[in-house]
Order: sequence, then C-alpha cells, then structure tokens
Amino acid sequence: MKHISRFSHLGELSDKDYFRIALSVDCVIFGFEDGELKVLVIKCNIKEYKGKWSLLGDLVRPDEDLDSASYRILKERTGLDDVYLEQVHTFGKVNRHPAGRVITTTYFSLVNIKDYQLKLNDNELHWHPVNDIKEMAFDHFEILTTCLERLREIVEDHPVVFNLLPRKFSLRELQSLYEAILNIKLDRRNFRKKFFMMDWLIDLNEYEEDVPHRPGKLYKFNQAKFGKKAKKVS
Amino acid sequence: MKHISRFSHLGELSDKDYFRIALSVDCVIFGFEDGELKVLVIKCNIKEYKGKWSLLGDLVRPDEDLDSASYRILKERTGLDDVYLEQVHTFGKVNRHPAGRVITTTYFSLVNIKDYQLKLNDNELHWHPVNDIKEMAFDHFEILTTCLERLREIVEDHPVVFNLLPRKFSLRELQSLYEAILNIKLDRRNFRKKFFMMDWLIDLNEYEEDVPHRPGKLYKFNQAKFGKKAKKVS
DNA sequence: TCAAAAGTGTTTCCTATACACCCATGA
DNA sequence: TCATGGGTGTATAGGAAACACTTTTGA
Repeated sequence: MKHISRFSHLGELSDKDYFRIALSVDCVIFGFEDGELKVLVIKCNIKEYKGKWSLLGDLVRPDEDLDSASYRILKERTGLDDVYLEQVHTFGKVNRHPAGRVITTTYFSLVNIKDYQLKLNDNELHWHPVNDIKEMAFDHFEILTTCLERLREIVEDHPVVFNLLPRKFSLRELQSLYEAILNIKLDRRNFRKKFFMMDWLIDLNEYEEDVPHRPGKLYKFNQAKFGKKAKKVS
Repeated sequence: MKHISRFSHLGELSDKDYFRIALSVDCVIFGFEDGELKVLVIKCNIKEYKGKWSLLGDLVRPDEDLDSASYRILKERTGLDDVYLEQVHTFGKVNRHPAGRVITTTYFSLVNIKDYQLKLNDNELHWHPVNDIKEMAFDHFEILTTCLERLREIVEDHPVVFNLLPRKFSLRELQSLYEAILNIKLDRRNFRKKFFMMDWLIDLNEYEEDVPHRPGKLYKFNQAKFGKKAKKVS
C-alpha cells in the first residue's frame, strides 16, 4: 500500500495503524402493515447483545462502493432491487461495536411488505412495529430513531411513501400511512385536497373490494411526474 | 481481534480483509468575506492531483470518535472550537482515493473569517470563493457541492449563519450573506420583516461606523432563544 | 447637493387549518 | 336499517411576495 502523503503530517502513526477500521452498512428498512409502520429486524447472535433485535447490516467489501453495499444488503435480505434507498448518517463512536473498530453508514429504505416474499434465512428476520421498539443491539436504536426522524422530514415534501404501499391503494390507506409515520391524526378533507392539488395521484377508476363498507376509489402514484428521482440514492 | 460473528455468514473473506479500510473526515469550512461565500481549501500535494485545491481532512484515528475527529481537524486548522459542525454525507466509492481504500465522512462548518487568525502551516491554506471553484482534487468538488446544497437547505429554517458574521452586524450584511449563500436577490423590506418577526435579532442600539453612507443599526444574534442547539453536532 | 443606503406599510395571494353534512355500500 | 367509512365545500387566518417613497448620512 502506497503511503498516503496527503496525510503525511501525521508522522506518529503509520499507514497500517489507520487501515484497521472496518466499515459496515446498516439498513433501516421500513414497511407498512396493519396500519402500523414496521421495520425489518433480525435477532442478534453475538453474545454481548444475545436475543436483542438488530438492523440488517454487513461489512463493506474492500472492492465495493459504499452505495453498492447498501443495495447488495437490501437485495440479499429482501430480494428487492430498484427501491428507494437513501444514506442518512454515519455512526462512528470508538466502542460502538464490541468486536473492534467498526464504523457504520446507515441507509433507509421503504418497501411494500406484501409484494415480496422475504428471504427468511437461517436467522430470525422479522417485521417489527417501530413504536414497540424500545431497545436494540449495539447503537441500533439510536440509528433507528435517526432514520425515523429523517423519514418524517422527507415525507413532508417528497413522494417516497408510495414505495410502502401496493401499486393500487385507496386514499384511506394513504392517509393511514401518513398518520402512522408522523404519529398524528390528520383531517381527511384537507388530506384529500392536498394530494389532489399536488397532482401525485392517478385515478384508476377502480374501487376497493372486500371491504365491509362503501368501497373507496383506487389510485396509483403518478410516477411520470418524478422520473427516477424518487427511486435512487441521491 | 475477535471474530465478528454478526457478520459470520460471509465465509469467504476473513476479518483481516475487512479491517483494511481507512476512514477520513473532510471538513467543508465556509466563511463570508467581501460579500462572497468562501470555503477553506488547501493545495493538494499528492502527485495525482498536484496543484489542485482540496478540502481540509485527515484520517480518523483508531481510538477517536468520528465526531471528535471533525472537531480535531477544525481545531488544528483554524484554531476554532465550539463552532457549528454538522455531518453531511459519507463518500465511499472504491477508487475515490489513489492511495487505497479511503472512505470519507464529510462535515460542514461555518466560521467568521475575520475573528480568527488561521494557522497557516506549511501548506497553502486559502479562503476561496465558492462560486469560482469548478474542480478540485479527489471527489472534493462533489463533496463541496453536496455540502453547499445542505447549507442552503439548512439556512431556510435554522439560525446557523450567524457563525459567519462578526458579533455585531447590520441587516445589510445579514441580507448580503443570505444572498451569497442562496445565490439569489432578496427584497429588503420583506427580509427585514421576516427577521424581526422571527425574533432572532437583538437590537444593540449602536450604528455602523466608517461606511460611506447613512450608517445602519447593529444587531447581534439572539442566542438565548436557541441555547446550544445551533452550536453542536446534532 | 448628490449619491447611497436606511428605514418604513399596504395589498394581494396563496396555503394551512378548522369544521359538518349527506352518500353509498355491506352486513 | 344500521354501521362504517366515502366523498364533498366553505370560511378564516397567517405567511409570502410584490411593490415605492421618504430620510439620513458622508462625500
């Protein structure tokens, strides 16, 4: 390995002292089911945090771009690609991982739970209601909180939540999703007005079926208005 | 080093293949001078990018928190501590650094150029107008662009720009700063109204001196309204 | 007396919010 | 016929933006 002369004023430590950090990616994968915002978690199997939930993560390979690592992890764990994925924050406290110096970059993603069969591997992969989680392994609860805050900021302006819904959805489902994410109640009339005004929805002229009340109209997301912007890492 | 069993399903590579990544921090330090937004840069001395500007950065030490590293770099290069510093994004393309696998986490900071004597070391440290920069060493131009975008988002809602001004400033200086950051012209009357309404300013009942026109009133930032929030890494 | 910037109000428009009733469907 | 949610409109308030003239000071 060549000497990194850009950093050469640090004479005291040699390169091999620095190239001893591992970088991981942790994905906070949100889903929506039964009117609740959920997050994909897995039982932790290291002894320090035995039995606690942890996020889906993996080490970044030496020959792998950081962004690519996040896509790989999502693909490996859920079978999904071409979904919304966004980098949120990098956590780097010295002792955040008991096995050594591991710095982690976190991404969040939004997927429609029902559309895909999760690859339930050897480990206990599980959709857990976000609001029920009070602690996790490592610093993952802090990571979850940070990503949830970011999600709440982003949904105010950006049409990303459609990734959480089936292709066809009713306005009730959409509003229920916003209420789950923001953890507030919204006025139905104003909600509808706002969405029609923003022109994010395409009326499918179809109706819900198998609901025990008057069926609502179904809509799909007006993807054409946004192109690929809402689908790729920024 | 203990085996990281959390990642043990990756059988093909051993721990020592992963713990070979270096992590750096790059700081985008903004200043304001002569009505222009400037950024602190340094001449690059590695052969691949000889003579190009680069950001202030350094490798994260193995026993140093990521956030601490950003404070250390700022302190070493500018003598400043207790300034606004915020993590923006982590860049991790495989070949972004010619000397090896170096992933960098970027922070931006806002400092008042005039208040401090920069520690001009052996290298050519320099305040450069942001708008004049078209290319930089490494991926630093992309980093700069990303941080500038973040700055523009943040100043819309958060009172952070006061770090760029002297303690006492006129409304003209404040407006000129906003115009420099956002790269737009603002209406003076609406600008004044907005700031008085937000209650971010304290009227010092003092006036500018040595200006070749009618002196304006001086104000200071109403720090009490925000406590430490605007001063620390979030 | 001139140049340059300080200081000041009003109107308009748009958006956000609050709020209540009838309608269609399935059970 | 009843329960459940679907669907609709209006009034109000507050913030954003557009816009022009007088005043003060230094040169």
